[in-house]
Amino acid sequence: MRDVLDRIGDKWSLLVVGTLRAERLRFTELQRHIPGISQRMLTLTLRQLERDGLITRTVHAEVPPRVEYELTPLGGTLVELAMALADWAIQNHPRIEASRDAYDAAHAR
Amino acid sequence: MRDVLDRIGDKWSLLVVGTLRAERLRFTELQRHIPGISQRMLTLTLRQLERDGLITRTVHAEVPPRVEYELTPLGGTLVELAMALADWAIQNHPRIEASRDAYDAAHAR
DNA sequence: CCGGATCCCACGCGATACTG
DNA sequence: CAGTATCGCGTGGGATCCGG
Repeated sequence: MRDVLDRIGDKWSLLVVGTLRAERLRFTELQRHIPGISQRMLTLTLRQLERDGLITRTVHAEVPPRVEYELTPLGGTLVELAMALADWAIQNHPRIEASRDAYDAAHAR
Repeated sequence: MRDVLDRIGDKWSLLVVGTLRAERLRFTELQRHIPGISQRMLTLTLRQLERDGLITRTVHAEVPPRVEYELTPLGGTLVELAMALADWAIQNHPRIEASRDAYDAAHAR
């Protein structure tokens, strides 16, 4: 459980698998789809996900080189869960915001 | 989404709400149920969860003081999602482990 | 185009000590 | 019992430069 949380709980992993949900993408395309991610973090995140068997990395022997990433079936199942989480987040975000405001108002001193 | 991930992705929050899933508990009881958590982190985590409206904190005016924490309905819905995630983790952990071993073996140099 | 290697700092978190 | 206060470090991650 900790293992899985460490994977999906970090700053970028979910964003990456979410982006790969629909389409197979190249490194630079991923970078464009995920604003704010640095080259370094994209590389590291992709390596982790590949190591865990959630995505595959295919290098095409061409010049210039082309590397494509796509979800594995295992990664696909995780994405579905993530989407459920996203739904929950969207549905309940207003409630959470309201609760925070109330809390902050009550504890303002 | 980031908001929610920050909440459940941190080191202790899920452990705390998971522990509160079945029963209302006091501070010290929580501490006993979650090995390794420090007083400080338990306090901070509880404050965050309370602020977000996922748990409630009730102080009983007694000596010695008694403070009890329990899940709100909102917190309950989150726990259900978390349990789905836990199921996924348990089911797929062997696969992930295997993938890691294979990856490490292939990249050992 | 797709990264690897370094440098560096903010901050998450643990350890410890103190209090109403 | 249920916290708060303070210190110190480990490390996640951004910026930057280099290389096949």
